[in-house]
Amino acid sequence: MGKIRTLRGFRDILGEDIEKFRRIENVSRRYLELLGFTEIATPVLESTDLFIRSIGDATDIVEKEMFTFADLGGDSLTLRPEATAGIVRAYLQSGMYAKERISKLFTIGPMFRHERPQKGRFRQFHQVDVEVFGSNDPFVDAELLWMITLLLEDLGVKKYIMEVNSVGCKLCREGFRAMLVSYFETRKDRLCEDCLRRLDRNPLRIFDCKNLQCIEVSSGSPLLSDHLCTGCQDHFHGFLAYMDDFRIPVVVNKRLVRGLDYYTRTVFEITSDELGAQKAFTAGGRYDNLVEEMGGPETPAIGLAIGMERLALLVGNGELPRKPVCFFAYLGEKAKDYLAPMAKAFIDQGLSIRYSYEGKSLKSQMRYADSLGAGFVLILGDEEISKNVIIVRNMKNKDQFELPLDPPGIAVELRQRFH
RNA sequence: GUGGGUGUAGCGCAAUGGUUAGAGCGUCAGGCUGUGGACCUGGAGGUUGGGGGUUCGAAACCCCUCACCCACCCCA
Repeated sequence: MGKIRTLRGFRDILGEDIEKFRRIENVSRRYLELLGFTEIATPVLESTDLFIRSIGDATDIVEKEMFTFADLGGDSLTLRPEATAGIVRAYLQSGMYAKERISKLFTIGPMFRHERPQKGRFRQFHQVDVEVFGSNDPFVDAELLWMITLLLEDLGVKKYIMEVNSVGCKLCREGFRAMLVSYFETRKDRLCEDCLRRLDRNPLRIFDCKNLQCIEVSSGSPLLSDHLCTGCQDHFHGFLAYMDDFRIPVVVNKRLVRGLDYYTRTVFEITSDELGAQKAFTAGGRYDNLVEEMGGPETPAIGLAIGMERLALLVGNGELPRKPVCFFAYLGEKAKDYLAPMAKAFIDQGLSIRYSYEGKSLKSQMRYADSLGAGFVLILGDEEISKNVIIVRNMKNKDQFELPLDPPGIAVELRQRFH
């Protein structure tokens, strides 16, 4: 086909989809603002270094999934594959860390990853991204998940599972990593190709493998949760206790790991069986070292991202009550001279008005009015003009009556009928 | 990057290798001059994704290519 289409993995969002997006956005904003979060919008395009440093140079995202290119000056630029890096940069760049103890931020917008598209996965996708800087208290972790439950409840999403785990801090993870490597080293022959690669890259990710044999091998492996340092253990138990205070059921999945390097301690994933293979529609976790690693002061933080495309798959179409629409049907050039005055008068009154541009037959205009769901049709032809009146037809009960041909007066009259 | 599936009208679909590729929905027009939905009639709308091959004859069979979907991978 010679027609120009959207790029692979990119799509137009329209109709029901955009309504759902707007609902997700509105509901998110409502709860975020109630809980003291403020909005931040960071650029979609950033220096490539930012993502390499924050996400980790050995991750798949950085290795092969970024939209990266050189700008005219030769600098390497990248379309953001996730939001946290940019927000951390902004947090530091604006000196926010020196202005307030706790920063609660959110952003809503597009992210880009050069992946093969499939159900719930696109090259441009949208996230509601939430970050809290400045506290390592596990209550924050619980508060974030609680907020998600509020939001999901409001959107009518009921079937989902919250899985949580702790991946420990830098210290306990290093020790555990060595233990894990030695465990798998002796069982190398039974791991799939991908897991062999993971073994020296990021052995924790072997837990994510869907290969049956790998699952079998890793089912006997030591678990990080059994080897957390005391601090991390306390933190995780504190988190679980607060979740209990909120009366939110969670599933502790000791094999839950994340693909980004910066996560520490609490990690979580919210999944639904109705989504296909990409079943996580919200995920995140703590990143207590990232701010410091990015050149800022020691600042514990936690964040999460809601995948809007995926959540939209779970949100029913909320039917918006259709506003009554007035339709102006005119017959002939003389009547069309009233189009501008009528339009102005109705918009002045805050009333929605529609009309055809070409005029055409009355039947045609009536059909059009009906297809738009018009509550009233105003009919104006030579006869009415000579009598200085306009016909108002109520489309529901087919009543018709006349009003004086005075656009502002007509608009006021109809406005009263709507209230 | 790797596999599998699917590409026919705006949309969702039909058509044993055999006339001029069809119907539905939508759209436009008409149904005694200016009145909507239902109903009736008619019109417009196709390079059968694209290219090549086999054949007397291809939407169909073969090859290549592109796109979309699903899965691997990865992740929201």
